[in-house]
Amino acid sequence: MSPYDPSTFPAFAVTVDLVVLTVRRHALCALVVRRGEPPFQGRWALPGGFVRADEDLADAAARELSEETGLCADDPKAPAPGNGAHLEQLATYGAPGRDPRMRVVSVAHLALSPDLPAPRAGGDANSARWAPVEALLNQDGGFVREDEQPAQLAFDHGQILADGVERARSKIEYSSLATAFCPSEFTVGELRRVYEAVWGVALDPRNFHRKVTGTPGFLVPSGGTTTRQGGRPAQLFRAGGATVLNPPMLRPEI
Amino acid sequence: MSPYDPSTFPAFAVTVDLVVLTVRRHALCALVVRRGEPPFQGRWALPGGFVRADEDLADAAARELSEETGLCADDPKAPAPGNGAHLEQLATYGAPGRDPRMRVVSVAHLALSPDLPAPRAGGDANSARWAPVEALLNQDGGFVREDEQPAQLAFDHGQILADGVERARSKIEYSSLATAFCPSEFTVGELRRVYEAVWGVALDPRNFHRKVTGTPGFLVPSGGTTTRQGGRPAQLFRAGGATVLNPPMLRPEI
DNA sequence: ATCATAGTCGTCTGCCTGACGATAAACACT
DNA sequence: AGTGTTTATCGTCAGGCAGACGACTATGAT
Repeated sequence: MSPYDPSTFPAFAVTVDLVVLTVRRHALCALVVRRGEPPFQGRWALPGGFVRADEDLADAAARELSEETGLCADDPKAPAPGNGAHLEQLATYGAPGRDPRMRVVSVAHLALSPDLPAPRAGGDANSARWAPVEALLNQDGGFVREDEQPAQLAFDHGQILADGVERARSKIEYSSLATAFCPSEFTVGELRRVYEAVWGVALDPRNFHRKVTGTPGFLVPSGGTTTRQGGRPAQLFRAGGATVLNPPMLRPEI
Repeated sequence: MSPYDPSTFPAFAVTVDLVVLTVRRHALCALVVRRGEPPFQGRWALPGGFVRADEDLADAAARELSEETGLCADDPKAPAPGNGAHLEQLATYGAPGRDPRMRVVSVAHLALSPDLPAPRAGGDANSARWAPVEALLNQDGGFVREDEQPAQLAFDHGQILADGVERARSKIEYSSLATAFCPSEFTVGELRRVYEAVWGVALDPRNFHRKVTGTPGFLVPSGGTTTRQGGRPAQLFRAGGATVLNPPMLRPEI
């Protein structure tokens, strides 16, 4: 390494960008904010911001998440998910031209949250909304049948979103992370609809029920209370202490 | 985002650090270099260096890998491993105090290579060597029975190494990445010894043979030639086109 | 009362894995 | 040449798990 002299290394701006995912109305949705300034003014982008001078990367991501959504990030070291959203580092993007203004390295983070929070614009964003990831990712020539098509995301945020979605899709296979999309108490059917929305497939309710209730530590009955979402009342569960699923939940082919 | 003004955001140094792993003499080993300057002068550290002003992160990692080992990194977009080493982004470390000189954000990368290359000190390192990861990671009060104990790694490189090793251990479960530790032609037994060294377990040769030869696209017979490593001659294989193993190779419990 | 909806318990079959036995083909001895 | 050692490779068998699907239960809607 070179001797210490600030003029011997190039200066970078470091930001955190957030892929905040939730499941609403049977669809996997991402939080996007409208840019109020150039470049990409008026375009949708992932929420994010600069890392402060004496701030850790995870702290910056948790702060941005709180500013944009009001969500409180879980302690990453906690074994079981608490009341806050799951937050983990995703990947880092630093191509020289990714921000036309200057050299910016962005440490992207992935956040998973239950549906509850209404998107509220905070701090440095004009407006915020949940958009189905399918509409956000199918921007390469495909048509969009939403009333308001979200257009292509600013910067390289389309790639970052794609990587975050793929991370979520693969991680719910072998971890109990899908419970991060559910409220603190939920039914097996609600958990199944999370898997179906994230993977975009239909799962057999009977086999799914056998799998999740048979995996030790995945679900614990919450008092045995019931609720309704349509038919027969269902048992309520909380997320158990297990974090890894072994054997994993198998994603159907194709 | 704030309006563009370089004085409105803190300046960071951005580096790449490399976790270069190989398998030698039945042990998983990592490349470490001795630091020639403070801080941590004389201590072992992971190879790495500053990202240049107009250089992509992956390019910087490939450049550092080439400078330190002479290895050529594979194109990450290539489906099958070529002659070079496998290189992928691992994680980013940016705690405020991790480098006492200044605010440094390090984008760690993971490289896997066959045993062949002799470590050669390049560029900005006094000396380099392969060290068993077990000795490097068991520095928390544990004793080391090597002739020359590698002492604790500089900076937070112990954590980075641990994360890289864990990534490699889990990724060979569900991908064909273990072939990156082998030369272009190898036997089933050599591949099995890779798994055994990375996981630190013993595997049944018969079940392993059935598994790897039965997974489509994992291995392709290379002319059917044979070689010897001890007993009966073994068939030679190359890595097939498959990148994901489905169903995965199961790591034995405990 | 009947239907629709959703939840929950079983059954059966096929595939995969772990735990072996057995054979084959080299080398190192004597 | 014969014996032992080492490694590779083929088979067999039982247990576990997943996919496909039938059956029954408990609620609300008509």
